Amino acid sequence: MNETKKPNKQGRIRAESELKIITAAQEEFILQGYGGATVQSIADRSGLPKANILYYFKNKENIYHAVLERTLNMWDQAIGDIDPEHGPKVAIEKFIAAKVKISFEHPGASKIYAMEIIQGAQHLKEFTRTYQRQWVREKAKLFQQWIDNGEMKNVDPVNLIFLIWSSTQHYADFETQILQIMNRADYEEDDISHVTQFLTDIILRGCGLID
Amino acid sequence: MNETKKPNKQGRIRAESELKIITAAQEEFILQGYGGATVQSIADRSGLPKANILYYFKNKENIYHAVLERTLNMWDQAIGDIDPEHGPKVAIEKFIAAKVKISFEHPGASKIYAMEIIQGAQHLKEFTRTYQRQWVREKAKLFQQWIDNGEMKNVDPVNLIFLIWSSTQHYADFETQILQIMNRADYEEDDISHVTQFLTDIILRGCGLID
DNA sequence: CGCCGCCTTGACCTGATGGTCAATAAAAAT
DNA sequence: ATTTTTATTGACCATCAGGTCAAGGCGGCG
Repeated sequence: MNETKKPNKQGRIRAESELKIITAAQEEFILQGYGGATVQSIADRSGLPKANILYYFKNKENIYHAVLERTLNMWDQAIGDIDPEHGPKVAIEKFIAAKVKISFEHPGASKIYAMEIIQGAQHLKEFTRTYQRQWVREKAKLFQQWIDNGEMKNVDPVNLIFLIWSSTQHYADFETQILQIMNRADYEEDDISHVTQFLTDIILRGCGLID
Repeated sequence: MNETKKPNKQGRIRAESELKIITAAQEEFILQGYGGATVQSIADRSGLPKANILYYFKNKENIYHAVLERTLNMWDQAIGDIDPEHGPKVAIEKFIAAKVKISFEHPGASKIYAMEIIQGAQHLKEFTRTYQRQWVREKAKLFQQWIDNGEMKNVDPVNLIFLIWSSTQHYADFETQILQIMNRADYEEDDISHVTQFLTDIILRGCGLID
């Protein structure tokens, strides 16, 4: 184990500053993109002088990496695993509910991730190629077993995962568009459950898991 | 009389150069984002000297506008309207098929659009607020009538539109991720029909339009 | 207190970037 | 053929971006 590596208590100023910076940076990267965001704009948004930013992070790309890493950690922690214990219906229900929840509660994370992927996943190639591919294959195999057992209709498992993925994240990534179309200023409490209900309903029925 | 009333009915040289530029710019904007793309990089990619780019487009933002406009035109033309003549089943089938087709055939358009929306639709606020809101309301009303007539299950029409929207576009925007997960280099011919089939199947069943 | 290592920050440097210009070539129009 | 309009392009410029630095502040520990 590494004993000297964790300056938890010692670096509380550092921890606080880094959090401020990463938070400001995320907003800036979303609004302006990686190339459009400037270290100065991140500094302004975080309330720290530019040189201070560069004291905590060697350079701009470093800040971006930190933002991405935080995003992936949050996701990993929030989604967890699909629980195979109670069959496909419960598994899909839980998965959809979890994903909708993060989309509404952490839209920024989803947006950063989406932009990164759209731009070719230059900083995440390794992640998608290894970790994520593994995850999808595993879950797809699970669905396939349920299909083989006659517990659900014969739908392509991989595309099913993509469907859940895309339809849930849409509410984060396209927030702006959705709000404008619905002529609203913000999402409300009810929206999470309403959307969860809607998607669960359609997808479960689509999989032949409810009449 | 010169009925070239429009000042933009210039020569074919202009048309060709503008096309080259817009094409190169789209790729550059996707890869680097608006802020990350440089006029020089667009010049290099299009094979024209930088000063020539600025001769055809007053400035960088102008190029971006042209790219966006071309994207919207393409979409408008390719999707057309949902045809209400033959009931909800055919309408949804056609809509899904059309959207999947563009996603696979013009992924760049979808990507540009997605990035713009994610970043807050700063250049498209007017478009989404008027044109698009109108479109969605109109189609939602149509679905509602079908629901009231008992021709389809009672699913929220607006969210249904979002679902079709997101699930189809996902194959364009997240191309990189999908290909990596499926361990492939490119999409193939069959993918369009396979995905269309999959989505149509699930969504129609989800709406109670097939068994 | 007094020391030491972390923090803070204004000033500074260098290269890149958006954009202009004027001079020249190529087309079009007459 | 001559004139007029459109294209092409290298050189140039002001600004701004990322990143460095060194001088000073601060906090905790003996």
